[in-house]
Formats: sequence, structure tokens, C-alpha cells
Amino acid sequence: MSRTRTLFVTTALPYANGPFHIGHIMEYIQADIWVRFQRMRGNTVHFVCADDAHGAAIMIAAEAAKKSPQDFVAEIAAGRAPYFRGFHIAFDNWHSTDSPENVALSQDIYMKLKAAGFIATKTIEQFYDPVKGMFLPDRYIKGACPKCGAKDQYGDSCEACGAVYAPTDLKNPYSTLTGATPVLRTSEHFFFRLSDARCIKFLQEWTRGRNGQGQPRLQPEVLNKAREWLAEDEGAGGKGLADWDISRDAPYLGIPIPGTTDKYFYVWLDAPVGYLASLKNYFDSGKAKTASGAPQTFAEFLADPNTEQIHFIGKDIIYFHTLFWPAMLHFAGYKVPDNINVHGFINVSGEKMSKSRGTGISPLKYLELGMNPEWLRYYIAAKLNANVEDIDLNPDDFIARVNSDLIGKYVNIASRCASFITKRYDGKLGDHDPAAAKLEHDSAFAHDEIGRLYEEREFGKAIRRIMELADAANQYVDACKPWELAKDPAGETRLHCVCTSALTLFRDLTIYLAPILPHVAERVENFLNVSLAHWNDVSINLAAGHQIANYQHLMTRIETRQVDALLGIESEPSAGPKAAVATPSPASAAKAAAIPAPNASSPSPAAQVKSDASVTDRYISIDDFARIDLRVAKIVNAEQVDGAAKLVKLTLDVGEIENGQPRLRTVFAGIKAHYKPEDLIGRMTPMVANLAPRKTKFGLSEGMVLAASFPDDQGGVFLLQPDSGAQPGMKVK
RNA sequence: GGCGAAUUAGCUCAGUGGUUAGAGCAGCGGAAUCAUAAUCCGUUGGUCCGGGGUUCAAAUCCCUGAUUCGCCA
Repeated sequence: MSRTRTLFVTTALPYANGPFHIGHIMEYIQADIWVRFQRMRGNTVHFVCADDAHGAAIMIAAEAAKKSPQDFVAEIAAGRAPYFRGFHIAFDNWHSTDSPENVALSQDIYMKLKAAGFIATKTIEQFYDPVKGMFLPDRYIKGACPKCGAKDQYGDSCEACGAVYAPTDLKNPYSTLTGATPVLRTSEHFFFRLSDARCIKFLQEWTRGRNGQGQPRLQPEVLNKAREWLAEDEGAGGKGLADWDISRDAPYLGIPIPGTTDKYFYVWLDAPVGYLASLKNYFDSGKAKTASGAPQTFAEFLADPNTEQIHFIGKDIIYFHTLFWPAMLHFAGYKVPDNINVHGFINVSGEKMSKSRGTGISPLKYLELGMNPEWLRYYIAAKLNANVEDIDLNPDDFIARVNSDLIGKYVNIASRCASFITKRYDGKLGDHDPAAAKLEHDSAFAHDEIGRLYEEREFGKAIRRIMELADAANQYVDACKPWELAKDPAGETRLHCVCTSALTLFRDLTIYLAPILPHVAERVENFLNVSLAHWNDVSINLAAGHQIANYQHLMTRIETRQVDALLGIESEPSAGPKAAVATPSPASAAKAAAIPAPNASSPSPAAQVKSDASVTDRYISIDDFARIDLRVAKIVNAEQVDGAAKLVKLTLDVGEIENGQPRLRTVFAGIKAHYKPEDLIGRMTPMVANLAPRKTKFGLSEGMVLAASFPDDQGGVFLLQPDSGAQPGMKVK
């Protein structure tokens, strides 16, 4: 086994002016999967990120919200945790660029660049808002297009005719902050001399370089882009890199530039330094440990030549991470990144977002609807590869892929074998089936190939390979027909072997899926009573006599209605006979939206007051609620269902009459563990009377009764009950 | 405007000069009933965006057009 690695991994710093969108979550999931995989390989990983808390946009947004920037950012930051918990994203540390560490590091880097002759000054002319008393970022200047005269165009290009120009070309320009006519005003700016020959030379080498593992530092598409910027190709006009303006005049929310009284670092200078600030904060807290468990300082860690520095980012911020960032670090004498791993954007239903509509899928709403985070982790992993490609979250595909792969193929293997072991062999495994030896060997042997795919961030290919193994395992079970062996006393021994081998294959699959499905993997550890923490655990033999726990279902299927609810699609009114007219699948008719990848700290987007989208996502209308036909039901009978683990069969009187007779309904409720049937008879409870009937193994279920519980039913399940006096059939409203 | 990327089955995608273009899912037909309906076997389905060219041979290389998406000025 190769020696273990020490990794410092980051995701792009999110700009602290709004909650996370699906693009952020995608990036975090991608990086989290990769980090978990590295840890399973025995590598030491420090996985950190931070809020990007500076810049004009936050300053202006905070002012609009009548808050201090610190309070404004603190509120955003306080809302981060539910996303991480909810989606199993395990950062070691989360910090802020508005922190002492970041001030010290940014100023140190600047001073070193200055000492090395990389800082120049130049007087430039910019628009200034005389009312507000500040220089205006381009984003806050509008005016009429100089070409076609269209009004209210931004200072870079015209949305009406497509003309491109400078803000100073606008006719009748005005400040979007105050409406005032901006005036041109000069000031001295500081520049990082990217055009310096030393810089060009360094970047040409760095971009083409390889990391400590001998792999290219940049993906091919990213390298091409960088080479274009570096004007390495013939015919590029030899324009090369322009110096980078790194200062902003007061008032500005940022870090003061040493030696000045009224100038601050441009937010994009101190934003990536936030990676180091968060790491330093983590080391200073004493929580960071070496592989051997010894404490280590931030300085020691960065000075160690074996430390690998890896950044996950979206394609929109390649420029900053392949030019400025490595050059800044290098010429300030800091360690440079080993890899910049770039991903594309995530679209929803193949369509890009319309800015006015807000975001398409709210991660928070996903969680609030009780949807399983590992569904999304799996689907995103299945779509991700190592290329800079946009991926598409297609609702129908999401449902099909997750249900088919995870429930149909993967979970099913455990589900179909476990009961034999529990019921017939007292929960103890048997010998392995000699006929499965090749299958078990192939499965364990695949760990190299699958590991390589994870390492290369080819998660989609890894999943494809894993599912081939799942298919093989199901075929094996099918060929051995344990249900027939079970009928014949002579098949007893072989039945034991077959289930043992199948569960071994399931164990392997769980290890392979563990970076993607950490919560399921934990539950399988309990179920199989083994550790699955290491990639090489696939080679450990599950011995005869090994005790396993009772199987509990590991994952349920996604239901279309959940995805519809997530997308804000209203379901068909179910009152009355359903029209036999073909309607497009609700999911495929999803409101299209695309979300850009997390933009580490783009200072350009205006400080949109963007709470609207999340607010409208959070509520339903009274009409939505009225669609649910809630009625009081009397439980006239309740009985055990043979063969059902959780279900109780209820017979309900909802006050309905059919052909002069009371029409009673049958509902299967998953409350067996919490109520004795005989205690239920005679009780009143609300039920959803217009829930679409659903076939179960035990008969048709015509509605559902309402009960309260936490997710996973921890702490019990409690049937609701109306106050005394309520009669069957009364509407709940 | 210049440069670049993408376009393959109903859906999501593999496939960078070599049999008759593949997979998963969906669909269809069977089988099975261990599994919280989950499985297995078989099978339908393609103008590889359009057009032209190079080649014994093109989804693949070249030219050109369309659409989409980027980067740059």
C-alpha cells in the first residue's frame, strides 16, 4: 500500500449575502464524497471552508437591511448549519473572511508581494456617486445603451441589442443606489503586477504542472482556458495578462491595506486567503491532528512538502484560482495549490435559471419535506464526472435512478437475504458458498478500479461499476433461489451459505457506496455488526458464526409527489372522477431553473434582496391546503396483519354511505410497534380521505391516518385525536 | 465580432478511425414470489443535429450551417 497522504481540501467560499442554493450543495457533496473516500483510504484530510464576508455587495445589502455588516453576515452564517447536518456534509471547520486570521494573512501576503516588487500604483478614473459619497462598482451603474438607446442597461452590455461598452459610454448614467448622476473622479489604485515576466513564467509552469501524485494539476479544459489567458498560443495577439486592481477606496467593507488610511483590499484578494484563515483557525483550535494523532501547528502543516492543497470550485471562478491565487501565494512565499478541481453548473430540467424567478430547487425545502439527503447525494454523484460539464437534475430521472439503483438493486440484496439468517440461523452467518467464490473475489477485487474512479472524481463511472456488482449479486440470489432451498430440508446448509455470500457482496457494495451514503453505511455497520470504515475492509472475510442484527429497512423509495412538492408543482385535484386525459408528467413539466455553481465571492452580482424566493417557497396557499380532504374517522376495527412488520389494518368509518349502507374504508397504518390493535378500536382520528388508493401486499389502502413522530420514529409515534364530540365524516379545516 | 465546448434511443449518458453504435432507466413480453413491489430472463426502439468532404472504412477527422452554452474584445 502506498504511503498515506495529507490533504487540505476546500470548497469555494460562498458569498455571505444569501442562503445556499442547490449549486452550493452540489459542490459540497462532491467535495465531501471525495474527502470521505480519502479518509477511507487512510489518508489524513483537513476539510475546511468559510463565509466570504467582505465586499461592496454585502456592505450595501446590510445597509438596505438596516443592519451592521457583521450582524448581516452573522445571520447568514447562523443559517448554514442545517444544510451541513441535513446533507451529511462534514466540514472540519467553517470560518469567515471577516476574521483576525484573515486580516493577518492577507496583510502578510500583501506585504511580501510588495517587498518582492509585485505591487504597483496607478491613478484611475471611475464613476463616483456624489450623494452616497463612494465609488460605484459597475454593477451599480445603469443608463441608456449608447447604441440603441434602450433604457436601464448595465454598464457592460446591452440586453436589448447586445452591444458591449464601458460604463462611461452609457448615456444618462445614474447610480442604482441613489439615482444620482455619477461623476468621474480619479483616485490612486494598487495593482498586483500579473504582467511581470516572473509571474507569467511561474504561471505557465504551474498551470502545466503535476501534483504530488503525478497527475495534472488542472483538468484539460481548464488548462486550455488558462493558456488562452496566458496568451501561450500563437496568434493570441500577445496581449498577456493585465495587472490586477486589488484596492478599493473607502467606504468599503474589507481589510485595510497596510500603509494607507482609506484603502482596502478588493474582496477577491482576501477571499481565497480565507481558505488559509479557516485552516489556521482550525489548527489554532488544536483539533487538527497528524496521521499519528500528534498535534501540529498551522505553520508546520503548510511547510510540510507532503501536504497537498486541493480546491474544489465552480467553472465561473477559474480565472481567480488559476491565475491570481497561485501567483499571490507563490510570490509571497506560501505553498501553492496542488489541484484546482473544477465542476460545472447544475441545471434543473435542462434549463437555466431565469434570474427573476429565483432558484428552482431549495435545499432547505428538500430537507423540510423530509426527503432523504442520500437520495440527492447519490443522484448528484451519479451525474458527476471529472470534466467541467454542467449536470442536469431531471426530476423523472432522479426518481427512476434512485429508486431503481438504491432500493431496487442495492438495498434489496440485504432485504431479501437477511430474514433467512435471522429466522433460521439465529442471526448467525454460515460458511461462504463455494459457488459464489468467483463473485466474491470479483467484488473485492473491484476495489482498486472503483477506488481509482473515486480518486479521479469520476463518481458517475464508479457508480456504474458498483451497480454492475449489485446486478451480479441479485442475479446470484436469483439463480440460487433461496426461497426454494428453504422449502427443502436438504437445502438447509446451502441456504445458509447463499445468504452469507450474498450479504458479503452487500457488505462490499456498502463500502463502495459509503463515501456517497455515509448514513446508510453507518446503519449497515450496525446491521452486519462490522466496521466498514476502511476501503480495504472488502478483503475481510465474514466468518461463520458471525452474529448480525435484525434487518431494518435502509431506505425508502422516492415518491413522485415529494418531488412535485419540492418543485412547487400542484398535484391534480383528486376530487371527482379523474379525467382520462393524458397529461404530461408533472415532474417533467417542472418549472425550469438552473443554478450557477457557488460563486466563491463574485463581487459583481448586485446585492439583490433575495429573500423573496425562499419566502414563497416556504409557504403553501390556502388552496393548496384545501386540496387535502381531512376528515374525522372512527376506527371500527383494527387487526394485526400477518407478515407485515409495521402495519396494522384499520377499518374506518368516515361517515360515507353507499347504496344505503355505511361504506367503511380499509387503511394500513405503520403503527404496529406503537399501538395494540385492540386499544385502537373505537377511537377517533383524522384521516386524509382523498389520498390516492394504494395497493399493498396485504390489500388496498384507501387513505391514511395522521400521527405525530420525529423522523425515524425516535421517541414514539402518536395518533392524533379530535376533541370529544367530533363525529365520523366531519371535515377538518 | 473572435475563440472554444456541446448536440448519440422516450430519459440520463458511454463510445476520439475498424464487425450490424452501446449501457442504465422507461416501454413491451415472459418467469419468479426470498424481499417494506424489490428481482430475473427476453425484447422493441437510433437520419449519432443538418449538409458537404477525406478514407478501404467516419458518431469519431476536415469544411460548412443550425441550436445551446461559455470565454474574450
